[in-house]
Amino acid sequence: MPELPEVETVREGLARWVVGRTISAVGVAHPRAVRRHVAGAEDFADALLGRTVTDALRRGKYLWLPLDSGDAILCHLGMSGQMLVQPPDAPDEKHLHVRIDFTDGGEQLRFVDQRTFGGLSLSRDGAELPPEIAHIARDPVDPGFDDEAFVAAMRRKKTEVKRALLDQTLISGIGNIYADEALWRAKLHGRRATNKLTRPLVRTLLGHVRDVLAEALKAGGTSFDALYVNVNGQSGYFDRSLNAYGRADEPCARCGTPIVREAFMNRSSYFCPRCQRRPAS
DNA sequence: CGCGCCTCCTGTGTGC
DNA sequence: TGCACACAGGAGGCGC
Repeated sequence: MPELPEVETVREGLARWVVGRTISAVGVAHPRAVRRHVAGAEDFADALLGRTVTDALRRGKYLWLPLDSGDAILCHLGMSGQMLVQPPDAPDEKHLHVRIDFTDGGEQLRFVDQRTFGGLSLSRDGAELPPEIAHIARDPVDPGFDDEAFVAAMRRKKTEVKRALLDQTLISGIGNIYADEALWRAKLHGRRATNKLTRPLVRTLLGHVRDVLAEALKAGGTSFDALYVNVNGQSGYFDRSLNAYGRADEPCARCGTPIVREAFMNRSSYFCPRCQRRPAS
């Protein structure tokens, strides 16, 4: 599922294939894909027409394409969204929702999304940070990320550490997969209370978060099926390097104890019951 | 206001 | 064989 490494891989593809090109046509096939643009699909298309894409930027799991008008195309991939660069004569994908043509007549940009949790919208101020995502915290690979402020904020919270890692207003870019991986590396159970974690423990956890995100980015992200791909339709291969996520009943790479899967927040958590001791309670 | 639960959505896999 | 249901989960919204 697209978390920071996957979205960053897509951003890099957009920077390479889309930046500098001028939009000549916009087709919205599925209005749900632009539902966050309250003025509607037609207004969305009109604002893009004739504009040149000037950059490809990202914060956490959001990415946006600033335009020469000062607007930006804001994008969230949700669970299954894809930004694909495709030749104009390529057959329509089954869940093709938005198609963008360019004046050079070259590859189209296509937004494809099976589960429709993702979408595009138009931000009226995209040069710095779209106001729609001002509540999203900096992500841990952002040079402006403040480690000490994060450590303090984490320890102020009254919640469980995995919930905190998934809280995009505290630290962005982490989803269920990399939360489990970072917790496994830090030997912390996801249900540990944030306000009882020591400062060094939170710093160590943050280090593991950065490590796993960087390693996954190197591998082009994690793909379990064809739902996450880069702009050229290729899967990442970090799934081979996962130690906890999706590995229920397989031996822990550190101690051999079978990895446990349990329900958490209407989804699943995977952890080693020996390396990651569950807190008393 | 902070925290946590619910809901949106569709394809795949499983069990009866 | 076919149907019903669980599961995958990011994030906004709402209730407590």
